[in-house]
Amino acid sequence: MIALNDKQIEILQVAEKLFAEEGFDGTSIRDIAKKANVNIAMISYYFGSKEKMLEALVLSRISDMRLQLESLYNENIPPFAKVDKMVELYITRINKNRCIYQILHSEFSNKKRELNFEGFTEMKKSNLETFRNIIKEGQDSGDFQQEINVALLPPIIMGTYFQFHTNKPFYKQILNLKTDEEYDNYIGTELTQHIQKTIKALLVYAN
Amino acid sequence: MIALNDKQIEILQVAEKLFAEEGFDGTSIRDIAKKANVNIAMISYYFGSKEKMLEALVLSRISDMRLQLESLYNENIPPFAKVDKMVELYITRINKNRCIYQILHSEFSNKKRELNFEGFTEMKKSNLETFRNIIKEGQDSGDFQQEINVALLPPIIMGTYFQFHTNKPFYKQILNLKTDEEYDNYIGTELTQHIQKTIKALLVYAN
Amino acid sequence: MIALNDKQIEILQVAEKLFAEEGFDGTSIRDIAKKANVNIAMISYYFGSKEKMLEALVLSRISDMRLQLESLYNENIPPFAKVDKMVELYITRINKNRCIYQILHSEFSNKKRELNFEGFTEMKKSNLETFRNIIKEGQDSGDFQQEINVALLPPIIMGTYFQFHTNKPFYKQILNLKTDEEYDNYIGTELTQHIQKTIKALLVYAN
Amino acid sequence: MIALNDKQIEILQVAEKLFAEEGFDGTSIRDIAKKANVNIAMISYYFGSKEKMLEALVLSRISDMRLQLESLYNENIPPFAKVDKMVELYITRINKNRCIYQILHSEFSNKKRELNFEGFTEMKKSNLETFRNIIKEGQDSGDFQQEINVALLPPIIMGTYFQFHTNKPFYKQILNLKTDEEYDNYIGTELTQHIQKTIKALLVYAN
DNA sequence: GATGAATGAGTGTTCATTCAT
DNA sequence: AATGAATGAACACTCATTCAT
Repeated sequence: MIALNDKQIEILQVAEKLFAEEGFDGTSIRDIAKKANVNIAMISYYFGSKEKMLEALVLSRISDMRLQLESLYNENIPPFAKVDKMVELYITRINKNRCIYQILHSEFSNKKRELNFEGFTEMKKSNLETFRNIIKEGQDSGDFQQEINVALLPPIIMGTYFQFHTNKPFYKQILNLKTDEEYDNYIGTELTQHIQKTIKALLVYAN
Repeated sequence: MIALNDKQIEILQVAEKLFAEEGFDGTSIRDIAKKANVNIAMISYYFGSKEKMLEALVLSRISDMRLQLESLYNENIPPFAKVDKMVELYITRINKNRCIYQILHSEFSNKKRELNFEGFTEMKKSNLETFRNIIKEGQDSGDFQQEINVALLPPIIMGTYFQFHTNKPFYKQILNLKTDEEYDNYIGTELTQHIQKTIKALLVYAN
Repeated sequence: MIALNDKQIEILQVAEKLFAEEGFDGTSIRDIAKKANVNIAMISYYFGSKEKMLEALVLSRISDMRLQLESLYNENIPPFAKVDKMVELYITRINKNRCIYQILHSEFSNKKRELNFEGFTEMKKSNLETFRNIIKEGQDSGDFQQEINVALLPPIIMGTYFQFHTNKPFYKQILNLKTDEEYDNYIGTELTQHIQKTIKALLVYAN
Repeated sequence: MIALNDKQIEILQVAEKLFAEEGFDGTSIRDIAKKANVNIAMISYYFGSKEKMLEALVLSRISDMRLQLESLYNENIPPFAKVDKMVELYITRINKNRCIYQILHSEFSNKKRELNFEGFTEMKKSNLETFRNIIKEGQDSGDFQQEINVALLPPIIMGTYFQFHTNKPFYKQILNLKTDEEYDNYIGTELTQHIQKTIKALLVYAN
């Protein structure tokens, strides 16, 4: 990866926000240039094209998104506590990188656009592997049951979070969350606990 | 809601597919008109504008999406079986209306576009209410625990499904699903069971 | 060929002039649209693209350029007179379609742009064939010599004309042609006679 | 004229080729800079502007194009042989400087761009004068006829060559010239002889 | 002397929409 | 009711050129 200068970083920050809010097609490089206070031509000049800017954006954010699961794995705490911290780590991380996740969601899910950064897939595989090890610990200690499809656990965590967030207006209403602060607070407390409980329940559930 | 003629229905079908595949901004009315074999001007003529066509599309699909939870609620089967069927109903429904859910996801989540069809919110509230009743049955029978935040259950079901689907290429790879048929089959069997188990585990889990 | 409406014809007329004067790359569709008093988008709407408009232009002009050599061939006049008329026909025709010839010259000679309208090549072949027949008559009557490379005669006629015209300022100066009228008159008289003489000289020349 | 350094010379060589191939407007200074391995800003820096670079190019090439007609004039050979050598000299020279002639043709013929280098006109006048003298010799010796418009002879030579070259694909086809080598060889032999014959025929032709 | 960064005007094209019929 | 023609704004991108270093 090539080092980015200040202007490029600022452009990507603006782009990240706009792409997340308006979508890739819904955001024009004029909007980005105007918000970033740079000339329109700079986008092509810096990144080659709008498309390549998206790639640069995703690429530059992927490292930030990498979960610090390894260090968590090495912590010497009980399996349940470890799972709790892991879920919390997931939520915190996703919540912090909400924008880029939104973009990855929107632009690379069903659309023709392809996201074949090996880095991204590798990251997911790596995270999954550490996840597997953490679960294995709990299984070895007898805390967790044996029949667990670990690959399907991240979708529970991330999916629940996103589905909640996607329906933000709905949940703000029925949960009586008046401000965005209350909403964010709910995510950090109730929702996180809900997901933690869900995962733990599944880990001990014997059909 | 105004009754739609055959042409309008065909247009919406084409639009639904294209919006889901390419996004709203990524789809031009020319594409839609060409695929639907109608004049370009027809879209504006029939629906007023591209935006209003999206509204008409969502509106016309909402009734299709309505879950038949009520009849399920009235079935006389054990709570666990009822929850299993409910999850299956969710998955089947979402999977069938994948396109429109994709659109709702992409276009109405973070974007400026607002989805304040009262019908949509009402539907969710109604579904949630029936959901609540079904859970209540299990709680009353002593099968489920008492502390359950029912409002956060649908996000588990739908979120897990969507998160899985969003990462379709990834999961096809690591689960060794060679064809789309195998993939769809996995959703109908393993993934559905996984979600069923998750929900049930949570319903009986006592922290 | 598709029939062109009035607006399209007008656009092509404007384009013909501008392309000849400024070159294809030197002419913007905005210039054309402005001069033809149509919206910019009409060019793409009518012709698909700027490039395709050039094709349409050339195509529509090719039929006009076709020489009426056949009828000349059938005239019952002496070989020399026939050659004279033929040269005159060439000059008149090229002079009339100066613009499009200029374009064909500039855009399709060395540039990457390819002119593989079979119609154009066929026209040249057809003209060449008739040319051959007319020469044959003179050879059969004993007026012309036998060793004539007919294929190289058109380049003499057209080339001399174009080379003269390319150096219009130079020749206006040294031939003391003060106005464009005088210049055009010179082409119709002196230059035409010069070329006629050249061709006839070659036809009787025995090395 | 300012002396050019190595970089400038290289730039002009690249520019010459590209201008001939793609036209002036069709060639960007980026293309030139990239091919010449220099910074984009160098072109403006060295030559002032793209336009002025074209002028510099033409100017630097004009001396190369100057025919060595004077020395030929002084050779002591029969008039016909002298004319033959003169034509050959023309063709060889033009063929060697094909690129720059192509540019002069395309960019300075009908376009707004003006080529009023006095040097260019002077060169043509000078060449014409020598041409006149050579013809005069033949007329004085009684070999050539008296009524010759010498000013119209160069257009025959150059025009025939260019018209042939402009229709290179056409002539390669009908003359069955398979390779560019065969084509170039044809120019040096058949076409040259054809033009020589044409000129000589005209010089002795009495109407 | 030489250059990477930056600019604003310009390119061809596509857009959703409207209009006359 | 339905449509081909037409519009003006917007699009991503490239241009020749300038400027600070």
